[in-house]
Amino acid sequence: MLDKRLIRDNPEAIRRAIETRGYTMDVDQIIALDKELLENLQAADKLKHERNVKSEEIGNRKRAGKSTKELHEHLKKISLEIKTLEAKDKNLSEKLNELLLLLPNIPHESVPVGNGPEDNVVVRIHGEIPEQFFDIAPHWEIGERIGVLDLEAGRKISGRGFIVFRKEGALLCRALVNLMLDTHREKGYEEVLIPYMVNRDAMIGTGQLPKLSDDMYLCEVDDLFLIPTSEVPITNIHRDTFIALEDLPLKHTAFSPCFRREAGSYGADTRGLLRVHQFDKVEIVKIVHPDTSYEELESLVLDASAILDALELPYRVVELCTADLGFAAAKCYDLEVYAPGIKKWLEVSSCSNFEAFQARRANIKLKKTPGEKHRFAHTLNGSGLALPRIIAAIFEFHQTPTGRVKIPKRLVPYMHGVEYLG
RNA sequence: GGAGAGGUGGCCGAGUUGGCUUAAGGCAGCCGCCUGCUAAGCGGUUGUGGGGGUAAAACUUCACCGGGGGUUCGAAUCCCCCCCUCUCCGCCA
Repeated sequence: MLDKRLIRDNPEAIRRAIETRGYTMDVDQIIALDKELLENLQAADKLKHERNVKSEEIGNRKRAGKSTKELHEHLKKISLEIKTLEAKDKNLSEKLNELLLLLPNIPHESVPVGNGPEDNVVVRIHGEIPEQFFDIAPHWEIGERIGVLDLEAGRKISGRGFIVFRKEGALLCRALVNLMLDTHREKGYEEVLIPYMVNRDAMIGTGQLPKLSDDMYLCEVDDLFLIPTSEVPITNIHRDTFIALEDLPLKHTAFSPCFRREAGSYGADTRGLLRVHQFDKVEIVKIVHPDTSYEELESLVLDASAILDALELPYRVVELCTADLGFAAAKCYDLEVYAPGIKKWLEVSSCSNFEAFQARRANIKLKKTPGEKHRFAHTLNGSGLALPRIIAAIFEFHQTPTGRVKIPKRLVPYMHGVEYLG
């Protein structure tokens, strides 16, 4: 959510920001509503003031034993007027709030302006992509051949987009999660274990609702959503709180499964592990002081990419352009790992700075010292990392000419000594 | 699912015969004094959000005691509905 005052004072900047994101939203309607609401509010405030003053007078007169009759009648009329104005206020506020919740964040000034993924900027590439001497099978082929991946079972049990890992494949998932959590913990992230179902307030807090409700699984009888990312529960730990400056930055890491309906993406990447409805992910979240959030974003990217280094996978850091930016993000870097079998860069992490966008929705404030105004914290998060695509990359990039998969050194202890799959 | 208790400011916690209670008291925070030893004492100060006002303040005003309705000139206090938390019982892991 954006600051209402920013919209009021800077409508042109908001219009431009929305446009560069490729959104169409009626900013004028918001501004008009806001203005009407304000005028209504002022009228109501005036009457309420009168009511307060005169009601007090009634109290005084009563104690003094004087008549209050004509005041009663006058105030009754005023109260009625107030009721009318309040009804109008409620109506307008609801409308305005609905619109405000649908307004995306404003891109940071450093974000490249663009029209789509093609305008994203590759910031840097780590590692080398060697010349291929042999045909590398796509990950689903090798996974099923060596018996660690059972896509057919997943389809049978739940449907397309659900995966069964078997044997060392299942072990690999567990190993990856442990490696990731341990690595982040060493860097000062507090490990947390969070609910996988959350309520509406939590979803609104981090920006998934109301806009993206179709992308999520809803358990209707309880009105609970399956989390699309652990960002939601983690960030919402701090919803409606004041954070002391000396406690900043707050850093959390958590493992969780993530559930995504991904409506509207039919047809794209339907094979293998690339686009699934349920996947495991380790997330890192930071809640920081507004003055340092962009430095914190850079270090968050490093923390996430440390995992890719550990897994000996080549990757690139991509800065998203305005049109490709997520709804709540002000700036975002994607980490993309190279999968030579399908010859694609796979997004395995999105590292975003949301500035105060989520904090304003979730009411996460910093404790102030007397005299100064409250400020909202800045929130950041990134995957560190998402498993299926990482596994796809491992299967393909660490594939040997004999069709086996070499386990990266750092992972071997977590694999109970298993050095090769297959 | 059944029975009971309760939801008040950053935290704890008073206040329910309706009217100087935005809300005592404590803690914490801040400022100052005192004190010479990681502490204590004393005095002052500090809720949140919005509007108006100002260069910024000062100032002024409205709202807020889980949420939503209602009664009333006036509600933290009375009435109705909903939500949540806790305790006990049941059921399940």
